[in-house]
Amino acid sequence: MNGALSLESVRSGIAAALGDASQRLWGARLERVTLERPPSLAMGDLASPVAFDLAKTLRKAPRAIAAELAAAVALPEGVRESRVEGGGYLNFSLDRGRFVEAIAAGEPAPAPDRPGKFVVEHTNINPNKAAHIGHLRNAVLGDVLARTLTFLGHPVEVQNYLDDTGVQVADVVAGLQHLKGVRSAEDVRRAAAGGPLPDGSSHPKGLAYLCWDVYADVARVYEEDEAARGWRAEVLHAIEAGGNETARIAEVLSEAIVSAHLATMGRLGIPYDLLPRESDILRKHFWSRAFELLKDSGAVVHETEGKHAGCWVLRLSDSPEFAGMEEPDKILVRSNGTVTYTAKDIAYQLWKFGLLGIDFDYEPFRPDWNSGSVREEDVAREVREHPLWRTAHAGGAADHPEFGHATTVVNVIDVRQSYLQKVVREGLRVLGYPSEAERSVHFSYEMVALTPRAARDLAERFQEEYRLSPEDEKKPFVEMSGRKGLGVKIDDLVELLLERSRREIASRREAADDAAEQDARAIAVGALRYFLLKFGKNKLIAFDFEEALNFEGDTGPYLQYSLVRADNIFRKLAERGLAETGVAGPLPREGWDDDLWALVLDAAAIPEVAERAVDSLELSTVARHAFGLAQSFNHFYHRQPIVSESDPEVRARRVAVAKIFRRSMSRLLGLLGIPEPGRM
RNA sequence: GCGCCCGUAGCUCAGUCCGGAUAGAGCGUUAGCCUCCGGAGCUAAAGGUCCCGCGUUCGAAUCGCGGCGGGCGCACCA
Repeated sequence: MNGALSLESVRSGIAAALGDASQRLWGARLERVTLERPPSLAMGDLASPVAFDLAKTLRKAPRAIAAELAAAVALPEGVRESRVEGGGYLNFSLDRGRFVEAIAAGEPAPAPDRPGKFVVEHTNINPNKAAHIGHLRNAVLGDVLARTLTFLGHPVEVQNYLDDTGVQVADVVAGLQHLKGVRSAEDVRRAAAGGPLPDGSSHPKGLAYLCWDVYADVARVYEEDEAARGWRAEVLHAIEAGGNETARIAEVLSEAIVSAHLATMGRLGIPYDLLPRESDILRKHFWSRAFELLKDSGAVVHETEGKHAGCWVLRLSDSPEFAGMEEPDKILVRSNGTVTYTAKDIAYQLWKFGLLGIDFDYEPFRPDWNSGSVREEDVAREVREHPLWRTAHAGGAADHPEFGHATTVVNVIDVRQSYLQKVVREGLRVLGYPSEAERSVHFSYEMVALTPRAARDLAERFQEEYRLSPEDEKKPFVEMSGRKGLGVKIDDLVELLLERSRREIASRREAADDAAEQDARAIAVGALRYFLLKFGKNKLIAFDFEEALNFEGDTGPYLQYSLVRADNIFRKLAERGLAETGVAGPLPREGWDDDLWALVLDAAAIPEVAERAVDSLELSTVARHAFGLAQSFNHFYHRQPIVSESDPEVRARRVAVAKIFRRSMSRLLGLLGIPEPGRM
């Protein structure tokens, strides 16, 4: 019934055939047929431990059961033989020739389209200072998820939510006004364009870097000067009231820093479809609408006594997920009438599903790519050309695409926000949207922290001054903190990687031309993205410069190098007039040894790897698979020369495999967002 | 106190969802490999109480219970 030969079709074919055989022999139904990869190719391509399961009910030795099954099973198309291995494994070997032919004919297709639009929200950096590598882990995970979902045939919309009216922006505005002599929005605009602030201060890497320091300064002043602590509330009130210079300063500031963030992410190949702004959620009164819905549902009540007197709270005590909590109710509206972040998040989540009944206005947005330390030509072209929209304060474009209306919403946020994400889910449930609550996914991952050594390196490498407290020094790692000004800024790390990759390239080619510079960028980006993807999501990354700057072994450049090597072969073949090798005639049916076959199997597994990665939200498996494929290729490369091979049939097999590898690695790098250098 | 995550080679990590074959990589160490598709590579060696204990099982790094060590949550902050 399956047309094309693929790993998927073979797997389901074997499962069905085993079920059949077991039914016929013993009348035994098989609950679940798992097929694993045997430890070595010599043992076969797929292994079933089904005989072990049957051993108990049939009261026979596993090996005997496996032998009977092997004799009885009808081999599906593409499977050459079955045999007993080990203590009772039933192993299957595929018809290598037929398989290579099928894979060579076209890319293994992912499973047929699963319907349903995904909204993936990621990045969400407060627009008040430069971004650090913790922010980047978030963005890269979100980006790779979006790429993989797209590969699997899902419509995907990527949103980057901007909290342009929050306390973090307010703190920097206060700092600019009180510590840096800023009087007008024009002062900020000049600084954003590269000029100094009124007090004469500036930063060679732009306003976002300058504000990194301002933010840390403000935090320090708050600690030392009690009077200063009122600044934040004043600024927040001014922003909320609008129509004053402070509000304009906040707007100019956040917009400039958003541009810097987008340029930084753009350099790493990360695009967005929509930038929803907190200020527009306020303007459109999303919360009022959500509040009505919540009050109508009865899940939100006004407390008149107790310690929450005067607040509107979401009752969670009845929900099993929150059982056992000391204080399971969540305040949504404070006794002073202001709204908590969680409340706004519920409203926003409702909008993402199209359940709120009101919508934003939208306008196209073109960031200033040259803000900060990134130049427009550093930004990946796909990102520059990607249509980008933001919510509009007023009016907006009439012909905007439809945003929101998701079937599934994935919020990429680190593990520390798990509790809040659970509350948001619960909010949807009590409103009568259990299926939307079910499809509100929190993509949780661990944070990026610094080893004490990395923290000390920071001081040396960037002449930044801060010292770790004695207790921090004793810890295995230190959390990054904007408030303390402690963190590895993304653009700084990219610069270090660029220096390193330029040095490597300079040592192995003659000219430092445009192509060399482009390749250096590709390598720097590849190294960084891979570094953030290779760890499991629940693993805390204790950042270390030496490890992050490594280009050898389990790294992005290793993958890129394998690809470039394949290209070198094809170039050499073309030079020798052998480019058409293997294209004309049919491929040989026999002679596909293990070196060749390992690569073909890895290539064929890509769709299932992608699917598993998305289902489990464990994207490191894609990175890992790419690494394994590169290893297989390098092994093959050293043992099986192509250009110098004189036997045409042998050469044809090798070329066919190299081509399959080239296409597969390219696909995997595409999923990981790792660029392909021309030369290395 | 309650909840979640982590603990596997000197170091950084896969493998744990769904129990199965000699527990795998990378880095580092040691010893090899460029008249041959560029060595950011390859080959090999050394290196393991899979945190501890009990249990379930024909079989446990993997499942259950109890500990130990580390991290993060449990706001009228975001």
